[in-house]
Formats: sequence, structure tokens, C-alpha cells
Amino acid sequence: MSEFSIDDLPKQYDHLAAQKRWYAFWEEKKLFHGTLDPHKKPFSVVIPPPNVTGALHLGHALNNTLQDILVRQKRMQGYAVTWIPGTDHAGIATQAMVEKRLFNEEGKTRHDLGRDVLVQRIWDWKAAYEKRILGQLKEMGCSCDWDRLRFTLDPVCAKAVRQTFFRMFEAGWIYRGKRLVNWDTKLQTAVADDELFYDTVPGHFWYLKYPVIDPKLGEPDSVVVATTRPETMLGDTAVAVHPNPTAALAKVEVEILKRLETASEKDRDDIQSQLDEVRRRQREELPRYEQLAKMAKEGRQVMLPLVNRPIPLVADIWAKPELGTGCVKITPAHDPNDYQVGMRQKLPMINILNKDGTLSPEAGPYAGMSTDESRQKIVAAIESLGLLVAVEDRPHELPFSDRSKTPIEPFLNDQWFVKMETLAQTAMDAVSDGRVRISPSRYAKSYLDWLSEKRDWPIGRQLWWGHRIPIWYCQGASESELAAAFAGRDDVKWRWDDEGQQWWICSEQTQLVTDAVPGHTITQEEDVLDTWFSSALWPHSTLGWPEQTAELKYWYPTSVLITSRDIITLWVARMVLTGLFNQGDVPFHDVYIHSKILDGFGEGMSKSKGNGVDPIDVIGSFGADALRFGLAYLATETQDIRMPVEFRCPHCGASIPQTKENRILPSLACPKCKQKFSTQWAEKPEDRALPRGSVVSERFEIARNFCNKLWNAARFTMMNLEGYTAQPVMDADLAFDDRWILSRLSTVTKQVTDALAKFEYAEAARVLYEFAWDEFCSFYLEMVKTRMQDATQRPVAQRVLAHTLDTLLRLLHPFTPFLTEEIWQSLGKLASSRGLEPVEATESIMTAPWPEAVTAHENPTIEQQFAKFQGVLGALRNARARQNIQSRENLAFVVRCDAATAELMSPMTSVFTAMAGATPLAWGENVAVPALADHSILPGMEIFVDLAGHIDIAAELKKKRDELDKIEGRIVAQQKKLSNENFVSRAPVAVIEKERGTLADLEAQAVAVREAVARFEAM
RNA sequence: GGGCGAUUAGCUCAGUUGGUUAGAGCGUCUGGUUUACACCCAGAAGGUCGAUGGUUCGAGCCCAUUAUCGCCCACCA
Repeated sequence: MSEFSIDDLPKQYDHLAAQKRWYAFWEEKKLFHGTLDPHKKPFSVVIPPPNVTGALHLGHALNNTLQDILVRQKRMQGYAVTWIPGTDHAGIATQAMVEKRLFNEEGKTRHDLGRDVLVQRIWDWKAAYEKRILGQLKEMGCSCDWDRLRFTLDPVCAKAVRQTFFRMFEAGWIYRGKRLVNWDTKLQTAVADDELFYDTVPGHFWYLKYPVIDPKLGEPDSVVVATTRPETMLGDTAVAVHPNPTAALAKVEVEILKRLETASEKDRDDIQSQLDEVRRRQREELPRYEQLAKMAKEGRQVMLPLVNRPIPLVADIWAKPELGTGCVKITPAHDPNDYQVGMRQKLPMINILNKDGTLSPEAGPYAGMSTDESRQKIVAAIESLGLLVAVEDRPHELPFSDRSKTPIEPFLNDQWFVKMETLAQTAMDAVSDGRVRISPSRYAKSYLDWLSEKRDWPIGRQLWWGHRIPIWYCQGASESELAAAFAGRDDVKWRWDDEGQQWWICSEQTQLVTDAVPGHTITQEEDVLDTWFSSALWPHSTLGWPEQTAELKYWYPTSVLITSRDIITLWVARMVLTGLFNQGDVPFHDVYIHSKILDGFGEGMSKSKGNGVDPIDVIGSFGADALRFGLAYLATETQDIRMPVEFRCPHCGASIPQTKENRILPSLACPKCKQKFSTQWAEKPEDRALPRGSVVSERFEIARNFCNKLWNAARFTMMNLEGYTAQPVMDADLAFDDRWILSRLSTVTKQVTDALAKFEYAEAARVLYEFAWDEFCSFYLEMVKTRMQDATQRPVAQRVLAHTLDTLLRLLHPFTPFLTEEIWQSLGKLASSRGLEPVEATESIMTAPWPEAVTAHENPTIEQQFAKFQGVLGALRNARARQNIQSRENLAFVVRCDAATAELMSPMTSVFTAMAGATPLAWGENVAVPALADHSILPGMEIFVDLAGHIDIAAELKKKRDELDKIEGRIVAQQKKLSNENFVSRAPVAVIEKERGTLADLEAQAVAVREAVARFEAM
């Protein structure tokens, strides 16, 4: 090891060097790895696996920082700790990214490549992004247990997925139903909800007349339905009317009346017109509605025009008598609500669309046409039959595919579901009875509300990237053939599918051979499972379930899950229910939901908006320690973190605030140096050739400055450790400032430990920031300076200083791991043994014990006395600034105070000289007051700074008179309060006493100020 | 439409169970090359706590109403 010299330490903390050095050191020493230790309590955390769709942004940085803080603290507290890292295959999103690139760069769709080739391409993408993501985590300093790295498509996860599916199939909870998907007809793929955008396009509302078949006398001869998509009439299988329109309208009327009572002036007209409309319908339409309801119950039919198909009138509550014509056409295959009606009324479902968006053979003469074309033809044909009642213009909000920019067709697909009745209840119970605690507690409500609907979980996805559903279809075989084929196997189950007239065979195996059933061919389901199906298993699948491994037994249930609020339902709830189902125990005891990071406009960050910030950019500018400390400092409980974003010019370092306009440009010119730089949108070669401007936020400056402050405090400490020897420090050896800092240190230790236990990261960071800066640096270090000059005081001062820094470093380590390790290592070279009862420092701060509060050091009296000292110092500095006296001019002052205060303060002469450039001449009750003085008043003290030759008497007199006015005003207010009979008789005695004390104080001040006024007046 | 949250200094945010004169950082202004730190030091200015009403001796904090913004969920024949 080379000779260590303080001079090697630069004035500014070199974060990049420290990050590289110490991360490698920790990995080499295997400090992140948690070993199964029966003598230690386990503490385990699974990472919310980031999607391999792209690089991490600041939201991930926050999430992982908060986990790492906890994990590092627990390690120091002596737990056996593992933080299991990994990534998620993110089915839809990842396949979409790859397909998008394929389309943009090669003009191909997935069908051009085929399943195997596309999946291979996605694996390549995954490899690249996983590497990037893991690199980002490491740069942030995350102490993940890399030996346990997982990916949701790993064989071990795949096995857990198949086993879970198999067990659910066995339980009878897997079934096949219908679900509406957003179908992109151009790319011929299902599109996720968040890949849609909505646009309002001009459209029409068409009123179509369907003739009633054989109307009886007095009955209407037709019904009128309204639609924005007339072509779907080809798939109509019913017309619905409300079964009890009288009651329904009455109910609506009551609701409107209720709203009218509480309505604001502005809404009143609107609500009133709704009421008028309902009443009109009650008068004019009700008889017809009632008649239709009666006809529906009699099973009457109407004739679907063009197709000439009789379809039933059905009585269903989906038809609202207060809306439209009161009659609704039902197209079960192309609308989710109509689908529900179709299920209730047992209607046939006719799919009139092909996957390319053209009309299917079911559309008869219109087959093969586009929807637009068929719409025109159908409207024209209906009009020619005289069945078009009216056309209204009506702007319509249509969903579009973000990828192909074409309109989305709602498409009802066959889909696999999991029944949630039982599973949801178990997950609700786990939170209701406290086995899983969600904090902040308000989020338990969204969890419970969502689960209580017990909506079945659609688990199939029409994709190629993911866990293929372990179901095989077999047609034409008899049950005895199946029983024979799978005799003696408990890893295969089958069920008859009445609708498809086939067997469903479910197997835990990766592959069932196509001729597993002799004489019949079996084929595997094409679809893959929802991404959340595999992430739901994450806490136990990562530990080797279904094998009951030692790992699983030791680490499961995990200790805490830290995540963001938008996936409480999608992910957290499902982890709880699968954990209970598979392992019989909750997956974690605590869930902490942290805030979200927003940009300067209050919008969530996302890559597509261009306001996302790469943590690596922040680390480059400010350092990983500043990134982490800054995030923790901002992570308060309720408030989302608003973070104005700026570009940093790579040429001159200037900051260019990000606006909604400039954040989507491929390149920008720096307003300061006029040179151009590129952004994340750079695609053209000329843009890509420019240097890249990083995207950062100035909100990390506070943390960067703090890190540098701490760095310099450590430098100062080490500069003063020459001749340091480790020896126990006796209580009697301690100086006033030692007692004070040790008292504060113990309190701070307690506060930080408590705050972290409650996930109050911002509170912990704030306490540490204020202690380190305002107390340790601003006071303790300054006071120690004078003691370091004195050979008799120096040894104790060195020991307490080294001890305090040592403890502070350990408290800060979870927040700023690199910085604290860097200092720890340097400090170790000068003072390897530290503490009031010295012990040898550990080889890494990571393995140092978490500080314990020392209650014996906590001393309120010392803290009060110290506050007095700070008061005097403040008054002196104030006086200097007020009188505009240069700092090199030494001042003299006297303090009028009681004997005890005098005794306390008089030994501190040199401190006042050093810290305020002022020398006390006398302390006590009867001090001689300088004729011309700056006068300030503190509780129990009056400070007179001798101003001979410095000030303007008239100005000073005015100041004093103003001050007196102020004090007298407050005395009047205070007297009024105390003479208020209500206050005196009702407020607690302690409060009244406090108010009386305040009044006495004010009166004393008034006396002193009057005296000062008199003195000036006499001059 | 339902649920949740926010609104405090120019900006970004703290503010413990209601109790003296509501705090911090940045920014602004004044003054500083005090050998740890200009990513610093010493000071100053700046707020009727979104609005209205209520409870209370006392409200930034509790209750009701309301406005604005954000998020989640549902829905839009």
C-alpha cells in the first residue's frame, strides 16, 4: 500500500474515481452476497424487475436507491441480507419495441420473419438492454446479490410458471372466455392500452330502423337504434330494451333531482335540461318502451335488414331508457358491453372482421371490403330500403395504434382466464389481517378495492415473446385413450372443452410430443402468458420454487417490497395471491409505495415525451452519491417529486432548461456558446455526429454540494489527526463542545434509525444533512480548531472528532456509499482504531456496525447551554453585519447575564475570537456597558458590542426606537391574550405558564431597549 | 362518473399529537481570497399557508363547501 498523504486529497470529491474503485472492491470481497446463516436473522428483498424494453430512468433510480438504502442499513445492523436482482421480459412492450424497429428499419412485420426468428431477435435485444440496465444499477451503487440474478424467462422461472398454471388448472380455475383486444389491422397484432392514442375525428351518428316481425295490432312496426359504426350491424344478434323502463326512468329522475340540489350555478342549466328530457321521455316514450319490454319478454323478433336475419328483442338492463332511442343493437363480437349482454342472454356471436381489418365471409356480400367501404355501401343500402331514419354529425374519439398510426378495431378474441373468486379473497385477507402491511396505509384501499371486484384475470396474450401457455389441444380422442396415453403420470391433466369439441391437456412439462396420444395429433396453444403471470411468482420463483430449497426456506417470505403506486394491483396483489397459493405464505411482510418523479411541468417522465432523465447522466454531472442522497432527500411520503429538467451543453457546460418544445428536437444550439449538440431524438447522421447533451436536473445540486461539504469536513479532520493515538475517552475528559456534539449525535442516530424503520427517507436525509452541515461543520469543527492548537486539549479533541466523523459516516453510508467508503478507507490509514472506547475499523464501511444511540450522552442541559452560546455568536455576527464592519476589524463586547451563564461562557474567549472576530471583555450582572454599543437582547442575556468610532448615532437611535415599538406592540397582544377569560380558564396550565413567561421576557426586553434608547438620546 | 393526492416565499419543498414571531435549499440583494470547503462563509429582503364558512381560548394543521392541478380506475350504443 502506498504512502498516504492528505495532500493527495483534492478539494473536490472525485466521485467517478471513487465509484469505480469501491464498487470493484465490494464485489471482489463478495460483500453483496447473502449467505444462509442460521445465527443471523434473514433480510431479503426482491427487486421489482425492470422491463428489458429500455434503459432505466430516474423513477427506477429512486426505486432502487430506496431499496439499497434499506439493504445496506440492514447489513450493518447484522442481518443476513440478500437483494435479489433481475429483469422482466415484459412481453407486449418488448416485442412491440423490436417489431417497431423491424418495421422502421427493414419495413418488415413479424410474419415476414416467423416465430423463431423474431423471438431470437428479441433475445438479442434483451441481452443488450439487460446489460445496460445491470450496468446502470451498478453505477448507482446498488448492492445487489449478483449471484442470484434472474430473468423472468429463465428456466427456473419457467418451471415455476408451468407448475403454477398446472396447479390452477387442477384446481379448476383456468377457463377459456372472450376478451376484447385492441387489434392493429395493419400490423395484425394486439396492442396494449398504453400503446393507444386517441384522436377526435368527425363522424356521424346513424339512426337505423329494424322492422318488427309480424307486429300485432297497436305494436310498433319497427325499432330504431343508433350507432357510430353502422357496418357492425352485420354482426348484430339482438336488439336490447330495458326490462322495466318505468322504474329505470323514475330512478334516473330521482338521481338528477338529487344532483340538482347540490349543483353549482354553472351546471344548473345543464342538469335541468337533462331532467326535462327524462320527463319528456316519461310522458311521451314510456308506453312504447313498456310495450317493447313486453314484446322482448314474449320472445318477439326483429328483422336485421340487408342480412335478413331474424334477431330477438331481449330485455336487458344494459339498454338505458334515458339514452338514445332506448333501444340498443347488440354486437357481441365487437364490443365488450355487448359481449356481456350476449353472455347473459346466450346470444350467438358473429365475428364479421378478418384479422387484416377487412370484412369476413360472415359479412356476406360485403366480405373482403374495408370497414370504410362497407360502411358507405351499407348506409346507402339501408337508405334505399327507407330504413335510415336520421344522420347526425358527431365528432368521435377513436383509438389509434401508436405504432402503425391506424385506427384500432375492437376484436373479441378467445382468451384464457384465471378465476379470481378464491385467490382474490386470500389476498384481501392477507392485507386486512395485517400479514402484509402496506405503507402509506392509504394504498391498502386501492389494493382492496381492486381485489374486491374479483374480476377474472385474462392471462393469454397474442404474442410470441413469453411463456407459452402449457395447454395442448387434442381432437377426436376418447377419454380412455387419454387415460391410457398418460397412465401413471401426475404431471398431465385434461378437461373436455365443450365449445371447441376438443380436449385441453395441461402439462407441467416443457414439451408434450405431438403424438403423445397415439393415433391423434396434439397441438400446443399458440398464445403466451401475460407478463404479470411470471412476475407474480417473482418472490418465490427466484428462490427456486417449486423445489423446497434451503434458499426458499431461509429467505421466504421476503422482508419488504418497495415499488411505485401504479402497479399495486397489477403486480403487488398478484404476488400476494400466488405466494399464498403456491407457498402457503405471503411473499413479503411490508410493502412500501414511494412517490413518482415528475418533470418541471408536473408530467410523469417517459421516453416518448422526451423528458426522461438517465441516471447515468446525473451520475456523470453530480455523482452517484449525490443522485442517491438527492433522491432520498426528496422522497417524502405524499408529494410526488417535481424535477425541472435541463440539457447540459457538452461544449461549455451551460444549462438549457427543457421546454415542451425543445424536448423533442434531435439537436439544439447552446444559447451561450452557440454550438450544437444532439439529444436522444438524434436519428439523422448529421445529428448523431454531434456531441450528445446530457439531460440532468439542478435539483441534485443540493446533494452534490452536501457530498462535497462532507468530503471537506473529512479532509479537515484528517489534516488534524497528526499524532493521533487511540485511547479510551473518559467522561471527565470531554470539553463543552464534545458533550454537545455527542449529545446531538446520539439523538441524530436515534432519529435516523427510527425514520428508516418507518420508510421516512426524506426525514432521515434531512436530519443527517442538518446535523452534518449546521452542527458538525458549522460549530463543532470550528470550535475544535482552537483546541487543536493546544497540546493538552488536542488528543481528546482528535479522538472525539475521529469518533464523530466515524459515526456520521456509518449513518450516511446507506445514502452515499462511495463517498463514505472513500473517506472510511483514508481515515483508516490515519486512525485505524477509533471510538470513545476504541475498536479497530472494519475493512469496509459496508461491514461496519450500524451506530447505536448512546442515551447517556444525551444531555438537554448541555444543548440549552450550547444554544446560548450560539445565540451570543449570532448576535455578534449580526451586529457586525448590521453596522457594516469589516471582518478584519476586531470587536470588543460585554455581556450582561447571570453568574451561571458568565461562568459557562467566560472560558470560551478564544472561540468567540475565532468564530466572530470579537473578544469578550466581561460577563456578569454588573458589567460596565460601553458608552456607544450595538445592543442585542437574548433570553437572559444582553450583548453590547463596543462601537466606538464605527457608527452613526442618529441611525442607531432610530433602530432602537423601532425595536421598542415592536416589542411594546407584542406586549399589548400578549397581555390581551392573558387577560382573555376564555383562554385563562380553558387552556392547559402549561400553555398559560409558557405565555406568561413570554410576557415577562418581553417586558424585560422592553426595559433593556428603553435603557438603550435613553443612552443614545443622552449622547 | 368513482377513488386518491396536492395547493405554504420568485422556484422546489419541509412543517411531528392544533399552542410564542410559519422553516430549508435554490434564486435575488449586501459583505467576505478567516490555510476543510466559492460545490464555501457571514448577513438581508421575500409568505394575510388556493378560496369561503365552521369547530376551538387558540387553526397552515381538524370539519364542511368550493376552485385549480395531478394520478389511478371505470365509462363513452
